Amino acid sequence: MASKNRLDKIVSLSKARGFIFQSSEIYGGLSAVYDYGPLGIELKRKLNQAWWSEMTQKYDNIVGLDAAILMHPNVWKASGHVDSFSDPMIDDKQSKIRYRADLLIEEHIEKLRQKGETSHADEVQKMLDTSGTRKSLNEDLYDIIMHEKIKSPDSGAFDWTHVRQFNLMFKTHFGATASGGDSDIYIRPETAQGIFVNFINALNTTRQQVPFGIAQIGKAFRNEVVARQFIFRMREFEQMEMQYFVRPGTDTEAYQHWKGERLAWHKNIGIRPSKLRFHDHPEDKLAHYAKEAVDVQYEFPIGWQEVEGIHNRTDFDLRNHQKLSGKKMEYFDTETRERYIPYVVETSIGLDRCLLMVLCDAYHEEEVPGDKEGTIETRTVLRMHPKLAPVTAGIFPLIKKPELMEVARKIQVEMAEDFKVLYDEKGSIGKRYRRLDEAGTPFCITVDFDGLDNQTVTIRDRDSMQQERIGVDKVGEVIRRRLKNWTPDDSVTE
RNA sequence: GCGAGAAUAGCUCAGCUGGUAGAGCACAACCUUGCCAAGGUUGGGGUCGCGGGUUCGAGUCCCGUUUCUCGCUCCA
Repeated sequence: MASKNRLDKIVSLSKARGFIFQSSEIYGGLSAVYDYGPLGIELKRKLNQAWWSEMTQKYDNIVGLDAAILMHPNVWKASGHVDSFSDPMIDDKQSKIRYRADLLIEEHIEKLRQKGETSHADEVQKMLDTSGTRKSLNEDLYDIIMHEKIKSPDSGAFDWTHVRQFNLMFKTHFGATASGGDSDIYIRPETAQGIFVNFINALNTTRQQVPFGIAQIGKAFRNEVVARQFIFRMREFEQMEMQYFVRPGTDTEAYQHWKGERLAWHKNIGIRPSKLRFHDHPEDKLAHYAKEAVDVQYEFPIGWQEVEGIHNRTDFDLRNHQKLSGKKMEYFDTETRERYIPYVVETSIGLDRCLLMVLCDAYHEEEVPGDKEGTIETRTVLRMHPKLAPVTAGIFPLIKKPELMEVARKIQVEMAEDFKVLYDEKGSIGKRYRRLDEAGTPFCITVDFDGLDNQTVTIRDRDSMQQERIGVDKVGEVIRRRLKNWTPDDSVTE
């Protein structure tokens, strides 16, 4: 199957079955914003839960937190987002390639220095340093590029658009008046800062000792210049982040440890190991806060892409918050009798991306024998881990007869206490099976006439399509066992 | 944001050189049906993305706009 085609099919299925819709669809949609439908939200919540219980239950030195989306403006100054998330950009009209305006000027200055034109270079440097003080930042940068006749590095052309600000942070404001100025508030572009500003609070209230972690799940917002590829890159998205605080000097060791733990988690939620890999960030491409960084990548239909980032953030964030707020971010280590600002190892995963990964990994089209002898038809099935499946079990009467319906209803009510189940009596039994295959439902319980006599039902397996006859009183037990023992079939290709 | 293409029923599409909207699948109800998308009958659903223009008349031609797809940056 062509890979492009494959993502299209997953997008279609997502819409057709009620996993994911485009936001505000009736008004023509909103770019790079999506809504989760009835099946999508079940899957999302189960993924969310799988991460949360891993972090806050499996590790007893990680505590949870839910910080507000709106934060004090200084948070984003300290974090570096005001500076590095807001870039003045300029386009070469000839080559259509976009550049950072300030970096173009810096390169120009460097060239002047190499040519020995030191005083000229100093002059331009001064203009650059004072840009924003004459007209606006954008206009001042533009004026320098015009005045110095800086040419495009790729085409050599001198054919620029104006300098425009690409601020990746959304803004809103406090108070009922829609004026700008000092009341401007950013909508958080990452959840991590909510953890850093609560570091001391968590330390003081939980009796945790370094090393310990704080986990949080929440929405973040980025006004992406380019936001495409379905829910892979969205303007409103959900992050699951854990910041692990350690003694400086033990940070690399912790970083290595979390790399292993996180990869194991991806395998644990049923992703085929052959589709997962690490991708180290080269040192010269690290984000402004990171000392070491690695991505957990998944092989999407669009290629290998990042699902989760693991970063050694050093004491960058806590140190900057201490500086700007004047509040101590130090920890007194009773063991080593040292006082220090802890280093931070961060694991940061996009929940929406993770959900897309699950859908992509689960999506299969299989050739199965058709209704009539010798015919072949295609079965679309989502082979996701049963514990993530939006609906755990379908409960069906074989045909629409009162005596079968009554028993099936009874089982449904009983099962609903522990699982998300779906009762369906409409259409042929085969159609009901296939429909739930597309929803990723791992089990179908069917009540038939044979079972009425001896209190049994059949349980059909999504992956093998095999049925087994079990006692009515054993249904819950069998489902629970199968939920636990499931492993992905890594030999299955698309 | 800039450049190129696209937009007709829930989905996939047809609709000729302008003449008042169609198929298959899906959906709902009923009948039939003893295990893998069966059959029959009936039904619901579209101001052709939106706004404007040309024309006696626009799904069809022109302009704008929105959304999507593809390239150019960044990231979870």
